Amino acid sequence: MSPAAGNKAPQKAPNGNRDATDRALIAAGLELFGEYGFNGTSTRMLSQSSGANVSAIAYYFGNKEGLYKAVIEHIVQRATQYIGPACEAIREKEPMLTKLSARKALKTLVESVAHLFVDSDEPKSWALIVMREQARPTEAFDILYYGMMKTLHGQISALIGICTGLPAQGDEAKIRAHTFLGQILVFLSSRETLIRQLGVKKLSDHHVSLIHKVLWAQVAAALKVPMLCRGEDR
Amino acid sequence: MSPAAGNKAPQKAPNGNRDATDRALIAAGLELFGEYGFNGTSTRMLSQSSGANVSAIAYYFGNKEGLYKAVIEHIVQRATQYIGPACEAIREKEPMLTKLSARKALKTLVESVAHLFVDSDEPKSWALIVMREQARPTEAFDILYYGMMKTLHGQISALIGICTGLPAQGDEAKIRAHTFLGQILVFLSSRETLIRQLGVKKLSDHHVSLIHKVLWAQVAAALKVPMLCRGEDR
DNA sequence: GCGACAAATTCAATCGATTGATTTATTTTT
DNA sequence: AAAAATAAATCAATCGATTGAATTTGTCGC
Repeated sequence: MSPAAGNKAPQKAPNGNRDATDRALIAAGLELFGEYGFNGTSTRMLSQSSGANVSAIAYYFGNKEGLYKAVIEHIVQRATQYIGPACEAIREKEPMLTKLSARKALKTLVESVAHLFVDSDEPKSWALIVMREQARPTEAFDILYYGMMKTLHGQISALIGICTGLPAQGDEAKIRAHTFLGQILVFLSSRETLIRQLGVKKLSDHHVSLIHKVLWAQVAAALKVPMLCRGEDR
Repeated sequence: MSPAAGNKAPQKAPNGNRDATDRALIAAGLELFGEYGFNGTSTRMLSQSSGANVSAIAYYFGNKEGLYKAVIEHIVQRATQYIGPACEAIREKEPMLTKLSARKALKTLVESVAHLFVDSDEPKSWALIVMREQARPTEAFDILYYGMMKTLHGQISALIGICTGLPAQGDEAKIRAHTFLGQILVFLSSRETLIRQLGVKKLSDHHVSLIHKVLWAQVAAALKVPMLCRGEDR
């Protein structure tokens, strides 16, 4: 029986090659799905790039879509490595945050998200995958949403709430959090446009540090905007 | 000879159905490419959805990619209908803009872009297409970039320059313009996340008007941020 | 510690279905 | 009748998935 049949976890894994093969497939999937999209990536490409046989896809992940989901889970796991620490630090001391400390926590969070999406080259392969899921959510979107988006979005809303006096569960705090994320995400999702505008081939260190400065300066300025809603929402 | 052989524009359009067929194909392409992506859309789907025969794709557009480019051109044309007027108004009086009038012009521009990407449902089908081109630019990206992005981005940079004293052609003004666009675009590119956070199925009129308020309030606040760069760039 | 057996894994070969594109024939318009 | 446009049929190529055999690996009686 293939390990993909039972939900997870091989019973006794007599063969040590197990990890090596499915890791190679996930690595290939990350590369190829990111480069060519789901439909643009054939099982044969995945097989060749990973060195594994085509049937290994069905064997380990059920089918191509199963591998795709595994790749998404891997993305969530990697992203968590970047922003997880900042999120947990906030969750721990959230009840006793003051305006000032909340501001500081938000800065840390914004910087770690920016570090992931602006500095690092790693998520460049994620972009197409994540954007596709945003545009046409499949079952895999749940993995992305519950695995990272929801927590991140919620934390930012909470901090905005503390800093501005807005109800953290209200529409305005959520919308503001969305614009904060937008300012950062655009450097991943629309990087090609920025590159062309700047007339360079790649973002230099100088650009990256300037982006960080601009980001925090503008987020900080946005925090000073007084509440706009007329208190109708929760 | 097929009309797609010569680069464009039918010589004398002897058949009245000419326009109807290729328009139907573009409409179908807009729908299907937006829904399933380029690779996910087959020529047979396009044929069935448009009512045209499969061979009409080759006849009018050379091949599937030709139709895809025509769809992108259509997107640019539609977007220009939204934001073109605001852009031209600015270009006309750019030399004599004061800080105050530039601020007002920027507000108009931001609102027309937001009107397109937040209020309207039309660009929802564009999202996947545009995002894909951003992630992996093909030749078609040039159409998007030179047809709308470049002008829009440049105009915003120019207005930021006037409002803040930054050089409009400098890196910081361009980066700031990018974050402004990011705050708006995120409502298209990551709408699914926002929808889930708000706990609704669709953005209500109340949400839309609140988003507009938040957007302008934050952009206005960002304009007050003094220049950050140490004047090294152009 | 050995050899046999079973489970886990890999492999090449092949399935029917679908892909984009082309060809040939027919209809419509001028 | 000539040109333009549509329709139907068909092309080789490739798709995801499956097959059953071959190979590797761990387990267990002895």
